[in-house]
Parts: sequence; structure tokens; C-alpha cells
Amino acid sequence: MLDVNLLRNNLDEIAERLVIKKFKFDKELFNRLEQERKQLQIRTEELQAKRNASSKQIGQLKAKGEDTSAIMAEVAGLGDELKAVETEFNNIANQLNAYLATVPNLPHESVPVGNDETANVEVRRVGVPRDFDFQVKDHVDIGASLSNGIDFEAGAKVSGSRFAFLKGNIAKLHRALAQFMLDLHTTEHGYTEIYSPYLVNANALYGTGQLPKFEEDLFKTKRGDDDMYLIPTSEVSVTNLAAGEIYKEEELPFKYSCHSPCFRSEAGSYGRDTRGMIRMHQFDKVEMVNIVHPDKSFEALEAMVQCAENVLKALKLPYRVIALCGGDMTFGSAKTYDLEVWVPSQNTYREISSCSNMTDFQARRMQARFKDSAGKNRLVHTLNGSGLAVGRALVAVLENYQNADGSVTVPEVLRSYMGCDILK
RNA sequence: GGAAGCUUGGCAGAGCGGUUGAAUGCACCGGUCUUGAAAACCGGCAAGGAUGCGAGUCCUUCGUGAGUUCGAAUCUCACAGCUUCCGCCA
Repeated sequence: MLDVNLLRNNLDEIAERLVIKKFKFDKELFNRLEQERKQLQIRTEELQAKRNASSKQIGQLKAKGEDTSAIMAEVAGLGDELKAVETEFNNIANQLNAYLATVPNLPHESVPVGNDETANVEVRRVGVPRDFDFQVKDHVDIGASLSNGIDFEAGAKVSGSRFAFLKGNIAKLHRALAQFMLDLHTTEHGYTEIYSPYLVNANALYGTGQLPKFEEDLFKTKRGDDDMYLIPTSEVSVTNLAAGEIYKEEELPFKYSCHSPCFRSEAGSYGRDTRGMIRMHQFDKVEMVNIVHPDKSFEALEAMVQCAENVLKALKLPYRVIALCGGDMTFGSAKTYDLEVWVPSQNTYREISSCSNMTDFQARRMQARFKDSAGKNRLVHTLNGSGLAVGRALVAVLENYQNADGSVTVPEVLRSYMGCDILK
């Protein structure tokens, strides 16, 4: 949610900056609703003030045992008008809020301008893709040959498309990756480990910005009469730890890391990445979430990207860092870096992490604040990033570490977790 | 699933129809005192919003929603959450 005052005072400028996020701000609608809102709110509050004053007076007169019938008559008609104006005011205010809830965050000045991924900017490339002197296999074939380590048929039988079973050493490698990432963040990067709920309520999803606009991307379920949703990322559950809080300034920043499954309907991506584990309805991710002072969020973003990169460096996987252009960034983000890992079978880099500074966009929706040195409550900034997507990391390890005989070398940093150095 | 109780400010805890946005204590912030600290004493201290250049004025909020009333933290109804006991259960 953007600051309404920003819209009231700098409407043209804000609308222009939103174009960078491919959003057409309806200035006419906003101005009309805002004007009505103002009138109705002033009138409502006038009537309320009058009612309050009269009621107070009646109380005083009654205490003195005096007659109150004159004032009672005066207030008699007030209730009906107040109720009518109030109803109309609520109606307009709700319309206004409903519209504002669909407006994306403003992009930071440093964000490249552009509509799609072709305008993204490569920031740096680390590591060199390995030269294979044999025909590379993709992870599906590698997984199949390793004692049926990845079983898509079973996934389809039990759940449907975009689900898979991992078996044996592949399942173990998957677990090792998640453990390694979490250990790295908690011991080297100063993160606090979190275990979070995987089902959340609608309010939490509103707070992080998935609702009301992106409900079709979510798996929805019920508990009694309440809607519950499977988290599409633990960004949702973990960031909402800050919802409604007023932190002390010196408590900031909070750095949380959470390993969780993520559930996405992938509506609208039919036919894309249908082979393999690149795009699944359920995948594991080790997430990083920062709750920070607003002056520090952009440096925190750079630091967070470093933490994600450290995972790839430790695994010795070639990758590149991409600064997303405005049109390719998500709804709530002010600035996003993607990390893309080398996938030999596709001869290209594929997204394995996305780190975003949401500035005060989520904080305003969930009223996450801190008390500054002047005693004033101010919104915190929130950031989130993958560190990393575990399923895709598994793909990258299998493919980059494959050998001519179909075996896979275990990356050094994972050997203590695996208890072996080669998978056959 | 059955039964009972509870839900007030950062926390604890009064209030049960009328100057109550809410006593009191703790925490926190400022001051006096002190070589310094502690103690003691004095003062301050909820959030959101409207309006205004500003001082300010006003509105809303005592789990949530609806109702009764000129007036609700206080009365009524519905819902939710929490706690304890019983049953079931990984």
C-alpha cells in the first residue's frame, strides 16, 4: 500500500512512476473518490461532534437534576442523518481502500526501466560453466538413472502434474541442501532460524500483498468457515511476524531464515517448464526475511543478495546477478535482484533466488512499526529473498556435477551432510 | 467433540450506562538530588484518522461485527481467539 498522502499531494508524479511498474493509475477515479471521501468524512465528524456535545450536556443536566427535554428534542433528528452519512462515508472509504490495495509499490530510482525481462540488467557473473566432454543429461534423466531418484510418474499418480517424489540419495541430497543453506545463514550471516506455519489466514496474505490481487496463484483451503491458504513462500508467514508490532528502534534489524515448503497453483503458466522440477506446485525454499530501519533497507538488500550468492559460491555453481526492470518486478517490490544459476541441459541461466526490498509497502499494510528516537512511530522496511530455492538448487547440483558414467559428484560442502562424495 | 471461565493501553490490572481515552502499579523518557550510579521526589508517556502554514480543534478505537440508548469499556445478540478440565489423536 502506498502512502495516501503521497497520492493526494504528488498524484501526477506518482502515477508517472507507476507506469514503470506497468500500472495505469486511474487518477480520475482516485480524485472523485477522494473528493467524496473528504466531504463525507467532514460531515460525519461534524454530526458526531454535535451528538457527543449534546450527550455530555444531558449527562451534566441530569446530574444536577434539571430538565433535559429541550436538548433531547434537539438531538432527536440527528441519529438518522448521522447513520445515513456514516454509511455513505464507509461505502466510499471502502471503495477507495479497495482500489489502493491494487496499486503496486513504487520502483526505486535505480531500477532499470522496461516492460519485460529483455530490459533486465546483468550486474555480474560469477563462476564459469564447466566444459563437458560428453553429452550432458538433464536432471530428469540423471534422476531416473540414479535408482529412480526422481519419480514424476508417482507424483502424477498420487497428486497430479507438477508433483514428484524424491527417493533415496536424491531425497537425502535435497535435505542436505536445505540444511546446509540454513546452517550457513544462521552461523555465518547472523540469521535467526524460524519454523513457521504453512497455512495462513487471508489477513496475512493481504499484509504481504498476495491478496487481494493474486488469489488465483494460491492454494486455498478451509478451516470451519474461514479461508486458509497454503503459503506460496514463507515470506508470508515470517514477514507477518512484524504485523501490528511497534518495535524499539534498537531492536532492529531482525534477520530471519526459514526453511519451508512453498505451494503455488502456477495458474497461467500452463505448458511452461513442464519437464522436470523447475516449476512445481510444491517446492522447498530457504527464505531470508529482514525487518529493518527505513534508512537501511537498500544496503540490507545488497547484503541479502550477498548471503544468497554465498550459497551458490559455496556450492561452486556458476551464476549471474540480474537487476530486474520495473515491468518484471513483483507487485510489492521497490527493487529486486534475481540470482540465476547455470543449468547445463538448457544451456542457460535459470532463476534460483529473488531478493526484494519492499520498503514500507508491506509494513503499511500490516502496520509494522518502530518507535524512533523522537518517540514517533514509523513504518519499518521489509525485505525478503530466497537463499535459495531448494528444488532448483537440486537441479543445478545434479546437472553441474554430473559425470560421464551417469554418477553425480557431491559438492564438497555437502559431503559431511551426505556421508559420501559420489552418488551412483 | 463436550463443559466452564476469560479477552481493557508496552506489560500487569481497576472500571460494569453520563466530564472515562480510561484509576493504580511496572516499564519507558525528561528533570531535581548525587563525584557517578542507585534510591527518593517532580513532570511526561496509547494508536489511527480529518482539518489547518501552525498553535490547535475535532473524530474513531477497551477481541470482531451488529443492536438498544440522547449517551456504551459498561446492557443485548452473533462470531472469533485464549485458558482450564474431559474425550479423541501424531
